[in-house]
Amino acid sequence: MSSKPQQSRQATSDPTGGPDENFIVERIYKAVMEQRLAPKTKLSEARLCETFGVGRMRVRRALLLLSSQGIIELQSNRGAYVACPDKTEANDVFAARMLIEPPLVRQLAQNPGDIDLALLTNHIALEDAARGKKERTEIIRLSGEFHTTLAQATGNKFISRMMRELVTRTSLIVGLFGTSENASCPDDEHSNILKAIQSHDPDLAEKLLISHLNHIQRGLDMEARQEPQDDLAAILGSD
Amino acid sequence: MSSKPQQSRQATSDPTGGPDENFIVERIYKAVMEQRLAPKTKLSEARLCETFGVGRMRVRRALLLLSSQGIIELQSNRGAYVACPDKTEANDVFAARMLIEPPLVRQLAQNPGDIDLALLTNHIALEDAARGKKERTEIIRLSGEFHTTLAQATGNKFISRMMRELVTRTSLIVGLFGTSENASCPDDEHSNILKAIQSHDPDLAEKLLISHLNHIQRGLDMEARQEPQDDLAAILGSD
DNA sequence: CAGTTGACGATTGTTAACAATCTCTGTCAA
DNA sequence: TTGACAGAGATTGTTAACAATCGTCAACTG
Repeated sequence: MSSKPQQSRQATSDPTGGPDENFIVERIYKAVMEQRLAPKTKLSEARLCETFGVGRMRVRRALLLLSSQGIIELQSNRGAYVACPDKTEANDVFAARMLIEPPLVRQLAQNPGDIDLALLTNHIALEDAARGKKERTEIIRLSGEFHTTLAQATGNKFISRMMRELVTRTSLIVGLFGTSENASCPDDEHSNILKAIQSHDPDLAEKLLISHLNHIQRGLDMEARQEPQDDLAAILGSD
Repeated sequence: MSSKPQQSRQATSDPTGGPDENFIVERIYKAVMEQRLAPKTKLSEARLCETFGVGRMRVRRALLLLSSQGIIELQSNRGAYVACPDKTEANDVFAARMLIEPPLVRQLAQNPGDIDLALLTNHIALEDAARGKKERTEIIRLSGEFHTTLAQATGNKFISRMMRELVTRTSLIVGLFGTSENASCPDDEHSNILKAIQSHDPDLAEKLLISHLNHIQRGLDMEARQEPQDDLAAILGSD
């Protein structure tokens, strides 16, 4: 430890020098999910290099991956900016979720044998704990990730990846258009959906989920706008 | 023309030097969709550089993007290989498609006003034309892309992207496990699905699509395997 | 004073050389 | 004959310097 005086970072794979690109991607993903990174925020290469202590190559690879996931937008010769969904994209995201999630929860409630219920019960426990401790950013992130966990419970990695992308995008949308306190989902709706799944009641689960998604969408004000941030080190450096 | 003697390549953006990474991605995507690039085929950087006439940087960016789409797999210090789905992944892909596509065609049949029917009718015409001319690779690609076009008809870019990824993966799977002649979908099933959509008959459209997907999946032999290729220039160089 | 033009600084894109790793081949010994 | 080992060659990963582009700001002109 004493040989590395001022390096508190811990990477996923740190044989030669610093964290790898997946670590950077995860950090930025997490910051977006917790709505600490606002849309339009500029992610300059130099800034990220010193924040993560890596060369430009790693940063550029991470940015390319993030842009392929739609989390950031790469503008030629201008840099990388956190994606800023417009009204149309917001509608598309919710339309896509309305298409996928109802059959998804139906399937979860119908095939109790094939799915990983522990993943879901554990997640609900985490949500409750975060709410108890009033950890705002944690609550926001877990609230979105519940839906990703629904997908993960199927054990199907393609469904998981699709949901993750849609949920991330939703987080940006809620950050942009969300009205004050509805940044996170209402307290018990997730838990009720899980209960319906556990009761093998596809109709109820689907109905609860649809009204839950409608609830989120209704809480948006398509006129509101947030301002971009600038203190990247503080945002991305924290755990 | 005469100033460029031996350069027949035409790039999407060729101001400084050669095609950009999206062009390379599209070429490889197309080759995979036409089953000219078999799973496990090695895509070496040097080979791609001379094939497309670009520097390593462009190629590496293209490979990273392709790997993020699951089309290829990057092995550390070993290179890039065309993805080789196993039995589990094959099942996941079909499960995901069974989850998404039925509600998708339902929606297409229900909301005739919001969707782009011309896209679909045009695609069916292309399929027929290719079949008439017996252009095997074209038939295979269009046969897969019909399902992508279904998604595009919604005008929702998230749904389109998800379907594109699933269809590409399906192409690899069919190439690996497909039994001889069922590489492409049966001639008229696509056209029948389109007719059901045009008739605003969600139930029929869904039923036809489900049996169509089952048809494809039943045509797979999970034991068969194909061999990797080696003549990249010939495969990727052609139009 | 308004608008335009030019140069400077900052940031991104590209290239080429270097380092690290892996594969293949040939040799040697059991 | 088979196995392990070592070295050469080839391929990928990384770095740093260079080139190109963009935004800003000051000076200039009408």
